[in-house]
Amino acid sequence: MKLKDLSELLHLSQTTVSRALNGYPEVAEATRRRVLAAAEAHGYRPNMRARSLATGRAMAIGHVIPVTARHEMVNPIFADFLAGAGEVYSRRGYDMLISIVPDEDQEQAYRELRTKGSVDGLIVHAPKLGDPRVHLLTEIGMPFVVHGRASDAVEPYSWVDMNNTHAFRRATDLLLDLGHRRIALVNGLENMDFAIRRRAGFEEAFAARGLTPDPALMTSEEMTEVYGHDTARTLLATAAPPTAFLVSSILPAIGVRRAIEEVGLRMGRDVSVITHDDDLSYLKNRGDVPVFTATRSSVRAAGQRAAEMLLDLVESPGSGPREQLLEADLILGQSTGPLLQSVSR
Amino acid sequence: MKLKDLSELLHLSQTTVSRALNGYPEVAEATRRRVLAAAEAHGYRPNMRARSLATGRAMAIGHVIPVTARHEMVNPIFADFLAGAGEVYSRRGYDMLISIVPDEDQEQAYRELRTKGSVDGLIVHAPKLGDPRVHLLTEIGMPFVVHGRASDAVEPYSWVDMNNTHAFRRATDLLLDLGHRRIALVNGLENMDFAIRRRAGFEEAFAARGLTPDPALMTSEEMTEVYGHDTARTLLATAAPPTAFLVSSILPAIGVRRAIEEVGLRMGRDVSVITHDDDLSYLKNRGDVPVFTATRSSVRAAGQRAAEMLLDLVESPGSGPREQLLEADLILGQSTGPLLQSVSR
DNA sequence: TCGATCATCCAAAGCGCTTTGGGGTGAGTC
DNA sequence: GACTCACCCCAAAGCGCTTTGGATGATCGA
Repeated sequence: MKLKDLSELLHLSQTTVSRALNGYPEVAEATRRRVLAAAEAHGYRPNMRARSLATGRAMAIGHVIPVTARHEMVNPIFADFLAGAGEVYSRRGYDMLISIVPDEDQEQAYRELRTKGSVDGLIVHAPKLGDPRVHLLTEIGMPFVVHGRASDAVEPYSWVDMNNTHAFRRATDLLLDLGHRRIALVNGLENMDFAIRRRAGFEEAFAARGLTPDPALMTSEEMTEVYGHDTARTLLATAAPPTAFLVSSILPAIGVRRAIEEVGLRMGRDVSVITHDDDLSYLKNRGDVPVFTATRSSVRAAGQRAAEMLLDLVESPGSGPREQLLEADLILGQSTGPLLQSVSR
Repeated sequence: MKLKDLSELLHLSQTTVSRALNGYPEVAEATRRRVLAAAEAHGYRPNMRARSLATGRAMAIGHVIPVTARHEMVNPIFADFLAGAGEVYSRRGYDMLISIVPDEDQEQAYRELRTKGSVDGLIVHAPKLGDPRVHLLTEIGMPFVVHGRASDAVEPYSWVDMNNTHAFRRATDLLLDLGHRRIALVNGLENMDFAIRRRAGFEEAFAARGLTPDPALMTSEEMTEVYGHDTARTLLATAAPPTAFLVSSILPAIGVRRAIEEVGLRMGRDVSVITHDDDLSYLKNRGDVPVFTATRSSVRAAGQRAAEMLLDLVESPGSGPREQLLEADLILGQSTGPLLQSVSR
């Protein structure tokens, strides 16, 4: 069933049917109702490709996922972000287009999305320090929202981010308050903007007390469970092991816990752990008293906010860059406790 | 830069330029080279919407993600599957379209994808018992591949699945060989096809030895970490606790481990655990001796295979349904050991 | 009563591409 | 020298929709 069929069936022109369907005022109410009823009855759906071609709007938002040897965006955190964004898209009638692209082809991929006309806007994931994408996308005039921030961008741009610095400052303060001084920072890849900010918050808390963190206790890697485990295992075996860990995600935090237990210590008593908790659907850190003390900020909510912002931008172009900073809660769980004198040296 | 511009620039007709670009034979080699060079130089990319409209092919594959109150497909396993499929799509020039749809609107959503013409084919996720989608999609004539199987479908259909029954049969056999009899099955939702098969394998192994598993030890839920933990915690507190757990995914397995350790037991000595391991990028169960003894089958590989199969189907229609059954490896890790007489009763 | 205004509707021109159905041109054939 | 026959190339007709620029009456004010 196409527009032509429907219009012939109704003895109306395609113009009128189209207008009736799309809510234009130039059509009598009675006619509109007739058209709507007929469309419903015959299950008419406009062909999106044709409509897109005519309107110039794709009704789709793109997410391009860079894949490098070291870093793979397709992680559980990303999945939850997508879930949040996807809800918003479908509610507002947009599709979600995902392209998985090798890192080196990225600029190419973005340009193609523009000229191929398959999307109306983009979400930029995992911004790095010196990320060229902000410049690239403003240059080619593609609406976009960054999940996170590209600190050193010169152009203004829209973003949704969590207050990483503040969250990690608070978490570090808590550990320091509990008496810990040898605190390990198990961070994400430090070419990522969020990791840099988290480290900044960490160092800020130390500096505010006239202390400096031990660089040997700061690590930076892709945030897998194995990374958390191996790092903790290594650090705990040193002559001067940390008495607390501040971990960048719940996945490595699980690894850290595993390592702690392997060496016969108890998390929350012998070793304290605070993690950032993205509130992932499948890895909830909840309960009366959550397992982990954590800075919590739902990445799913961030996905929703970013999607809404982007659609607003797409639908009212030139409405200037927007920004949204989400604060994280600091949730007390079972994984933190005061420094044990017997364990400290 | 559009086709018209390019053709005027080259003093050729749009026809010839289009043919040269798309590798049709009716154009002289020299001309083709000229066209290709000019296209490259001016960064010409055909507008996909226009091309789609003309060819009737969307060059996109859809994944519709049902969202219910209980079950959310956007889980880490799904993310890895997407990663695998996405690689294949981009290699073969397809886009990946994701729609997140409330369960009750699903039929609607599938029909729309067809008439809106936004995709050339679909991957069907999480098939349930009595899943109506196989019928629906064959009826509306949309190519599709099921990830898993819809056991009770009447029409033939294409699928990629892991041999769930066999894998769980083998895992159960191992536990039985080690002397365990009180084995808990921490399964996924049992309206899902895969969960039914896994349970079948589990029961089969018991039956082959003239035994029957204790129904009280079989649970079925969405496969989260919390589910694994709570289930294990509950079961371990009963008068006749299990001495081994067979778990359907690494996420609940992590929860089971947490519960075991909370009650002061040691996994692999006091309580054995085997999990199914989808070989998730961010939750690797690797190492010289992996933490978990596991049935391992990469869901990412499954995503690749499903995508390849679907594209083949799309590109050569009527080439009949295809099937692929992937076998899982049984990997020995640290989480299994012989039944301790002191623990058994 | 007559032009002006409004409310409805329509024909046709795109949107940017592919593809059908020829149409020249020069080499090869008898 | 006339006739095929490849070989290249082109004009134009779609693909299914939106949108421009009227056309047609009906209504209205003076």
